[in-house]
This record gives sequence, structure tokens and C-alpha cells, in this order.
Amino acid sequence: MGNFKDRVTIYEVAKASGVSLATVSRVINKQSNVTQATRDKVNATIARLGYKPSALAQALATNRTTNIGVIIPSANYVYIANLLYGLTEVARANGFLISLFVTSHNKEEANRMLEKVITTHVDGAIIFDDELDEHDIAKVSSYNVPTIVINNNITDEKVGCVYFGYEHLLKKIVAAVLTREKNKKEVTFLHMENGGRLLSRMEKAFYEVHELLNKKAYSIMTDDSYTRTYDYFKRYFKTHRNPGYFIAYRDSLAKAVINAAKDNDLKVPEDIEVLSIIGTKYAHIMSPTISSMHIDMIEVGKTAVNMLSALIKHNLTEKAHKFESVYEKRESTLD
Amino acid sequence: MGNFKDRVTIYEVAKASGVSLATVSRVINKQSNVTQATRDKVNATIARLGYKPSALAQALATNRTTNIGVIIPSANYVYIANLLYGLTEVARANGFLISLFVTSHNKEEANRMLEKVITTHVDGAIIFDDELDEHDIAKVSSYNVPTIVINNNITDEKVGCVYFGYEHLLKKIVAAVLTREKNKKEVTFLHMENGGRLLSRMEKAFYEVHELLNKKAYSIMTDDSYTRTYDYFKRYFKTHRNPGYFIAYRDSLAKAVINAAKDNDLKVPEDIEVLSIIGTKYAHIMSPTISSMHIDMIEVGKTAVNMLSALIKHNLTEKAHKFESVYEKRESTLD
DNA sequence: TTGTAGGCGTTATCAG
DNA sequence: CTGATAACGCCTACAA
Repeated sequence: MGNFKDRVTIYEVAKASGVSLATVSRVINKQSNVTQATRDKVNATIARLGYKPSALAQALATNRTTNIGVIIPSANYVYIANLLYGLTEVARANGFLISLFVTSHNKEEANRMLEKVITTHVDGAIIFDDELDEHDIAKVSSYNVPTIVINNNITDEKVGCVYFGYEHLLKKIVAAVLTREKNKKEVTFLHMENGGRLLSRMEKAFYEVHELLNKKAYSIMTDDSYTRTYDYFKRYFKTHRNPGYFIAYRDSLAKAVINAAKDNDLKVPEDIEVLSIIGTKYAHIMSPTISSMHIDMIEVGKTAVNMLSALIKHNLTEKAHKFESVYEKRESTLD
Repeated sequence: MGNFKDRVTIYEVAKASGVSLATVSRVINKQSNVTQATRDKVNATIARLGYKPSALAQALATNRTTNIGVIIPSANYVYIANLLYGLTEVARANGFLISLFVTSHNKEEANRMLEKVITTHVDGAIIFDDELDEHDIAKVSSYNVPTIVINNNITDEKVGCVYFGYEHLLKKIVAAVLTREKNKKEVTFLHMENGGRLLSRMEKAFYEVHELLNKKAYSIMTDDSYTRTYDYFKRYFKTHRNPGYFIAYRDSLAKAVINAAKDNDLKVPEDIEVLSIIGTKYAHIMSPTISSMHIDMIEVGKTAVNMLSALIKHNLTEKAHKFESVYEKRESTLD
């Protein structure tokens, strides 16, 4: 169509409606001190010229971008998609735009993104990235950008957090399995290198219960791939026929164990029980359905934005918000 | 720590290093015409003062934001998470930041977001939203923002697209089922209100093959919920014991049919076959694995950003890129 | 109620 | 190689 308008500015609108810049500015910012008549006149020429204010110039002048930066390690997980969903919903409701800073599970990249968050001039940041520690976060907040950290219990003048309570529940579950009357089983933890802070915390808790109960703790080295984990356990169960209880990080990995067990004629959950730490909606669609330790990431996202929004307005009272995980018993475990 | 620096500007850096604005600007933009000596001096005070350029001011001055806007209906689907993953990966590699405009499956909201894309001054936009038609897209591009549309074959001076080839494959598959020697079955389409453009196109193709082969086409009204679909089919299969072939939009809905069939002692795929149009990684984790018509959304995302990047630089040659879906035969169908 | 003028932090064009 | 100075598009006292 070749019908491209050059971007029309507030100045042209002013001239075209026979008023000054200031008046147009007042109209687009819905300030009260303008006659209805001139307001109408200005609005008319705005519509006629197709004028759209430049968020850039506005931000520069007001020092507010209505933008919030979100740092995540990758967009490619269901639970992060859920988080994003919660974030975007509440952000939209509050008139915030979300800018995505993806770090690819890489400390260097993470710090580069942190810098970019600062230069980008967001009104606030939400950080969900295990690579970044307290020290890195402090750097951002020293540039005066209010920050909410997810999955890390740290707070500061400009820093709030939402963190997860998993350990207590995990210990309780494992202790029960190790000591129950019937179906007592050895518990095995699926270890991953670079599985992140949450996984490490879980593993630590796992060892602690075992120590407390004076039992031997087992762990198996896996990685974040369904296929490789499945292949591994397919061989594993050929020689390990005794009943066992397995703890995996994701439902996809839990499913790998389950499928491998079934392929070796082991019954789930009678012989092999599997618990997933993180559970997505797929956990209760699969057969058998997979027990998990649930935290609603959509809620986490919503809470994070609400907290950030309050922090920006200097009225965040509770700087740390804990999400307690809930045991969702499904078919992959006995009780 | 209360150690907040007020944002330091290029002006302060200039004064502190005894040079002018212009020189500092040259340094941070890595221009060549600066002595190594002054360059070092400036860089030193930049580090000392912790100066970060304001992307805002830069954008205003250069008229480029290095931001691309992405419009999506929701972040809460696995295939959109995949798309996002592809988008963010390539965006990062090209130095672009991604701003998320989420529309919540709502035409009004979608148009509001479109406006916002314009005011936000992004360098380009990627639109994956069924609510937006050719007319709406034209509006954006009339503001001179290069746009790539996903899942809609439209192009224009400033508009490119990546669209999907599903119909041909679907017709082929359905025709085969309707006419094969053994296991001939009736085919039923899971209809959804507001299922989006893709689903409508598929349904149309579905009816067309049936008409062509002079067969009766069946469809069942469902919605985008696993639970409700499952409940429906659980009752349905109590009275419909004859073999059948079902086509669902998502793997979660396909799984609902499969689970309901099994709960009614119908065998999958012998009695009941199920094909999912969209397939995520979960499709080949579930048991039985679910046949689907695969398009790699990660690739789609990567391609979209690459095309947009070219479009921005005025050297996009192929304005329309077609992704042909591939039949991934798994355990939920016979062949 | 409306207009004038200075400022937000950079870049870019000229001179020097 | 470096330094003024005018944009970039808008907001906001302060005046009128």
C-alpha cells in the first residue's frame, strides 16, 4: 500500500489544532485542566492524524517506562510458561509491559542481562534465575531498580522475594517411605549436574532425612533429558528388580522412570514409586498420573508482579512471601 | 546497604574525565576516531562511576530501540513456550530484546496491544494471534513497523509471514483411514468454539475430504479443557462401542480421549485411534505415545526473528515462509 | 484554561 | 581527534 505516514509528533498535533504542545500533552495525559471544547478539538485531530505518543520520549521525560524486566534462564519449560502466564496477566492489568531477558543457564549471560536490565531503564525487575546470587542482585538494586527475586530468600531495601517451601514436605514424605509399616522402600534421588539451586536444596534435604533416620541414601546421576533418562533406567531395571521409590525433578523425568519400569514388567506404584518435585498439568494427564510437590507457578507469577508493583510505589510491607508446596498424591506413589 | 547511586549520566562522565559529551559518546559507541589514551581515560571513569548508558535516550536520539514486540494470545501453552524459546534465542543472538504483548484471546485486547506496539516504538513486531486480521496488521505496518505474521499467509511492503501447511497432510491421513483395506474407521473431529484460525482451517479440510470421498463426516463439540473432554468421552464410549478415529487439536485433548477409551476397555489404537494436530514433547512421553502432525515451533520462532531482522534491514527476499507439517506416527494410531 | 521555556540523556553534524 | 550545539519527542513548572 505504500501509505506510510511519517511518525506524527505532538508538535504537529498542536499546530494542526491551533493549540500549544502543553495542551496536547494535557489531553493525552487526561489531565483535568482543559476545556471540553479544546479537548474535543485536540482529540479530533489526534484521531485524524493518527497520532500515537512515543513511549520513549514520555519515559525519558517522566523517568518511568511502565516496563518491567523479567530475567529467566529459558522459556522452554512448562513451569516457566506458567510463571510467564501469571506475570503477564497481572502486568497487563496494571499497565505494565514485560521485557524478557533470557540467560540460557549461563552465568556470564546472566550478568550481561543484568546490565541490560539497568540500561533498559525498566521500572522494576523480576529475577528467576539460579545463576544470579545475592551479590549480583545487589548490583541491580544499587541502580535503584526495585527487584523481586523468585526462588531465593533474600531481601533488601529495594529487594523483595517469593521463595518456595519444599524441604519440609520432602523430608516428611521421604521419612514416611523409609519408616512405614508396609511397602517400606529404599529411596533414590535423581541427581543432575547444574540442576539449579532448588534441586540442590532438595538433595540436601534428602540426605538430611536419611542421616536423621540413620538410613543409607541412594542417588543416581541423570540429566535433563527424557530420552537419556529413560534409556538409563531401562537398563537399570533389568538388574535392579527390588522395589524402590524414586524422586525426580520434573514430571518428564519421572515419566521416564515410570515408562522404563513398566517396560521391565515392574508395577507402578506397587514395585516402583515415583515422585516428581515439579509438576505441570501433564502430571495428572498421564497414566499413571504422577504424584508431585505442587506449587502453582501461575500464582507465583501473579504474586511477584503484585509485590513488585507495591515495591515500586514504596508500599510493600511483606518483603518475603513464601509458597509452601503441597503434596499432590496421584497414582505413581502409594501414599 | 542504602548505597544507591543516582543514575550517572554521560555528562558527569564527561566532566569527571575532563572531556566533552561527544567524546564519551564516541567511546561508548566504540567509534574509531578517539585516541587510545582518552579512550582509556574515559573507560576508566565509566567503570569508576558505574555509568550505564540510557537505552531510552539512545533510542530517542537514534530512532532505534533494538526491541522487538511479540504479540501472543497467552503464554500458557507448551507450543507457545516453544515458540518463545526460539524467538528469544535468536533475538538474543542478534542483540534484540523482546517485549511481550499478551492479548488473552480477546479481539479488543488484541487491538489495544497493537496500539501499544506502535507507541512502544519497537523496531519490529512478530504477531501470532488469530484475533488479528489483515486489516489490523496493515494498521501497524502503516506506522512503519516491520512485521512478521505467524500462522497467516499475508505479506505486504513491510509485512512478511511464516505460515503452516497442515491441510494437505490432514486430508491425506483422513483419506487413508477412510479407505484403507483393514481397520477402516469413521473419523470424528473434535470441534471447539473459538479454537482459532488453524483449527477452523483443519475442520474445513476435514469436511472437504469427506465430501470428496462421499463419506459422512462426524464431529463432536468439545472445549479446551482436559477434564471436561475426558468426562465427555468417558460417557460417550459407554454407548459408542464401535471402532473410531478421532482428531484432536492438542495432545492434552487427545490424551483425554485416549484415557476415556481405555477406561471403557476400548483398545488404543486397535479400537480407538487418536491423532493430535499440535504435538508437544509430551506427545512422545505419554503411553501410548500420541501421533501428531508436527511443526517445530522452536524453528518457527527462530525463523520469524531471522526474517524480521532481515526485513528491518530491508533485505528480506522471501517474504512468506511455509512450514510443512510432518506426520509423526506414534502408538495412538495404526498407520 | 492555556502558552513558554527548560530539561530528560543521547546522538550527530559541524567547526576547529 | 575533539568540542559546541542542535535535534529526538515529550513533560512540567512557571507565567500569562
